[in-house]
Amino acid sequence: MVEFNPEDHFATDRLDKLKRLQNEGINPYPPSFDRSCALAEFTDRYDDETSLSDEEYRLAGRIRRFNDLGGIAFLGIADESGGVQLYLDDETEGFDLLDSLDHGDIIGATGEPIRTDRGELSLRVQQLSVLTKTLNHPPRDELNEESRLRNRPVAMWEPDVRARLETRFDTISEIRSFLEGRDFTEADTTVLQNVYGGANATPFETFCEAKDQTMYLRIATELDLKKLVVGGFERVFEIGKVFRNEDIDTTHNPEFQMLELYQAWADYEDMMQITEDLVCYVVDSVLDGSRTLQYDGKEIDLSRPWERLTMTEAIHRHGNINVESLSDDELETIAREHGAEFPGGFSRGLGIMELFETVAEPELWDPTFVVDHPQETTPLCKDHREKDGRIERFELMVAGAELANSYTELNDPVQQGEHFAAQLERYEAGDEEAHQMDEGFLQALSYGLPPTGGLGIGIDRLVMLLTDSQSIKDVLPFPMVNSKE
RNA sequence: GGGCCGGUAGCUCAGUCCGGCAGAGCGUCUGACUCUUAAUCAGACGGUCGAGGGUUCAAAUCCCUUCCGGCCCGCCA
Repeated sequence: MVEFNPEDHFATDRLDKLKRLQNEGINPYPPSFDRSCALAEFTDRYDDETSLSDEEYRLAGRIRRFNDLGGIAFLGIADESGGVQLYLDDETEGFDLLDSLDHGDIIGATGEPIRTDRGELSLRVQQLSVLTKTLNHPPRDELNEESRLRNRPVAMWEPDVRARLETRFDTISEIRSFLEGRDFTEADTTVLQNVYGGANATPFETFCEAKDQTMYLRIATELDLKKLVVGGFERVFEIGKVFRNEDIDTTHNPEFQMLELYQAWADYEDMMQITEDLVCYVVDSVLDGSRTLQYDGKEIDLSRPWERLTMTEAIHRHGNINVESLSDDELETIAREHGAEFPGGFSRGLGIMELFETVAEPELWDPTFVVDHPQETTPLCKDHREKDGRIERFELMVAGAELANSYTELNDPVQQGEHFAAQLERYEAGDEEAHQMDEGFLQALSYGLPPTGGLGIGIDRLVMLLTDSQSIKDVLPFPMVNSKE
């Protein structure tokens, strides 16, 4: 028999008040309350009126201010829309309830609009009722960092926490409306997978009892979405969580929100266009038409068109290194001097990528398309139509970080198989993040993926830019925290 | 993975360097109060000092181990 002891979980002074209510035959958690309108609707209607109606209102909200003067009392209640002051006196039915109410409790009040002697619009309460008795004290002061992360429902009462989450939810909604306006179909694909792919990352493992087999949480939505394109859905996107079993820090959460879209009959040039259009659309919608962002004390200029640099140009500009003139050995030496490691073995292309990430990436502040990566940087992208050893890939860099990643999708099944084999070799050589061999995906490609452009955007990163947040935790409703005993 | 900072009342935090009765503000509780703006006045209560071990006559304070959070570096997106 497991006993539940309320005293171990809740504030004793509030439990006493809860009991007092129950002893008086009052249900502290009634099933419903038929309010006549949101609080803002009440204030909007009467704020500028000199004469008030005698219309009856039923208002509800959380107690945020509690001034009990003895014979009369003023309560400030709030809901999502705003706040209203309640005026109570000895004519109020339920006036005695005040003895059992606290800050944070949710109450309902029936009455009519009045102005107090100080001129403040209020509801003169004829009847007061408890809607939800709360059992812990709401914080009086701003929460500290740890409480803000652990006690999310209460943290959301703080305006800045609330504002960032609103921007997050708006952003996701605006992305949808943008893509639906361009005839994209929203898809949802598998989260639990036998084979993980679409990115180079360490997966979360789980176990499927029914199949008696290890499964993985997806690290990307890419492969399933391309299968949908093979299946005839020519413009698809998915906004969904992906999972990577890597470190937690200011820019990484193990589960994060990713947009991926695929468009048949398009290439990476088209994807650059759609990326600019989409990001600017979201910024316009969420930030009311602003063309600049303030981030980390500096300004980000979103003026179009955004600059394009090849990866080697970026290295030359910001590191003053001409990689084309270096031998493989010289390149490896310089890359290692910059801290690069090559767990599955060095190759020229990986050396260039590593050098880019250390010398150029942090310097790219205003939106910049870095294009034409070395082939070794991903197995899923088509070879460049002109440049030997390069692929038709771009990454959008903003504020020194990657915001988007895009390819002209590789649709040659034989070449795809060769790339997977090369990845398998790297895996066996010690690169734990190398891509897996995916027979199902190869089979899909064998039935013909039309020429297709694909794009991935990290939504959390985008929201960080929009809200001037330096930590991903600030833009997550429920950032990952370790459990306490 | 490495370094630095932090964890003390319901909340926000002093106190730790230099060991000596466990502190403040707000909240809570009791009382007063018929126009307040978490009001005002009087009084009271409130603690496993993150956890465990050690040193000491004596530990929030010093030492060791460990958990949790934050920041920086490394790695990844």
